[in-house]
Amino acid sequence: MKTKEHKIPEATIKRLSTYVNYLGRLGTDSNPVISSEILGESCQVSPAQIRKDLSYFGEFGVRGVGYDTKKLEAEIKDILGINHNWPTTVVGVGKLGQALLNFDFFRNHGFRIITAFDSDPNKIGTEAANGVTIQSISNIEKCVREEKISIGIITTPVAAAQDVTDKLVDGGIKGILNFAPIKVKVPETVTLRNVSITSELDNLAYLLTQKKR
Amino acid sequence: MKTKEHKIPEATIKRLSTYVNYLGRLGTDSNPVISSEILGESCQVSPAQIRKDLSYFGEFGVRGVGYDTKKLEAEIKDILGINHNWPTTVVGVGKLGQALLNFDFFRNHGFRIITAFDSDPNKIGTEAANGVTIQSISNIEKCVREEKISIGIITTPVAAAQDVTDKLVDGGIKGILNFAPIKVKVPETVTLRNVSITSELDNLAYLLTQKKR
DNA sequence: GTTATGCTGTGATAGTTATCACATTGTTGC
DNA sequence: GCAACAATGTGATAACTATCACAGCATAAC
Repeated sequence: MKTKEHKIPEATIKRLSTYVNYLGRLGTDSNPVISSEILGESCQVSPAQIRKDLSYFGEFGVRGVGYDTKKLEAEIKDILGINHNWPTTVVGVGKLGQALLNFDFFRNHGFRIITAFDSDPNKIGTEAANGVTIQSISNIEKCVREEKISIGIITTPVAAAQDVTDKLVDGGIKGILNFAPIKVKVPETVTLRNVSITSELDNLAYLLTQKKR
Repeated sequence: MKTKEHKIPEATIKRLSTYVNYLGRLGTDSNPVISSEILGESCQVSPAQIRKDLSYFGEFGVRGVGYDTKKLEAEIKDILGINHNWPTTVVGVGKLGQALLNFDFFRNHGFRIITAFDSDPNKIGTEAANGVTIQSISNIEKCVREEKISIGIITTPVAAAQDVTDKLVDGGIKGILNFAPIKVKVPETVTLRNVSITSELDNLAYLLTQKKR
């Protein structure tokens, strides 16, 4: 992979994620090769867009032929870095936290959940769905440091989100995926992504309202 | 609200959602008025961006003063259409589905969940967390039509997503929020939004990988 | 070997979105 | 009533992103 020095649009990264997802399913033995046109149909992206997205990172296809399905999948995984194995923790073991603890694809996307935290005394000490023991929020900093946890996933209520973030940061966390509908603050050294389900809801509401007029 | 005939950027809608979220919390009695600068600090958006976003829909502030906090909140809610009360269903009552059934903010964002569907015989007939009875997937079309359900939220596995989508569409659904990591196909008359948690994971993985280099 | 074919890779172009700078206008104090 | 002030609203500009059209290159056919 030869990464070029251009700045990559975030939309490109999002689409690469889609491509790799479909490549995993399309890449049967009967489809060893795939063209940007066919992949584009599945992903609902124009062929030119796919080629442009890939061109930021190098040349992966064969002109006149197309892309080796399995090889392209591996290349994109390499670009995205989902072949890593980051020690991960989930903070907030409500329904959403439990859902995430159960998601198989965490493992397939480079994350290994090794601990979970909650503030509810009834939950602390019990085992979460995938065999991980739930610990007290007050242990976060110590545990993150000792277990060298890289990624924190926040699924607490809004009120706790910033406090929990600070504890993760103090422990030396590298990245945070925040599901609480608040923009938590982190130092520049920490990578942060906010996932806002409420904003998706609002967006849908907006689109529907528009259509009615 | 005077809607102008420009096309509104999707990013603007996403930010409006953030604004309304913060306005609800910032708008105490001691803060009856707020400036774009102060709101921008909380939302981590530039003041100019906020004013531009609002200008697509009209004039809501007072020059030299700022915005009436409560009034602006109401105006944005009106723009987004989150003051409606759409009958909503959740299809797929796994952990994620349960998490969504429990989310308070559904109600606060214009959605009223009145039914839930699942294919698991052990779940059918039982009551989901918020008092909604879980029905069989095979009832979707009939139920959507009879109960005049407007919104479908899909939290099934990938394999079932398109089938369930078709059933919702046949029943006359108006909008779909899809959490399955596949781009389901719907006719143009149906409004669709895909929420891809996997793509958020991939994006975080990418950012972390970049930082390491 | 030569030509025809087909799909990639990419520079140029068009379109979209964010930023900037300032004109505008309501408010306050005298 | 007038001047000074403060924060909005917006046209102009810059930055970014997607689309297009075709050159480039590997393959296949003859």
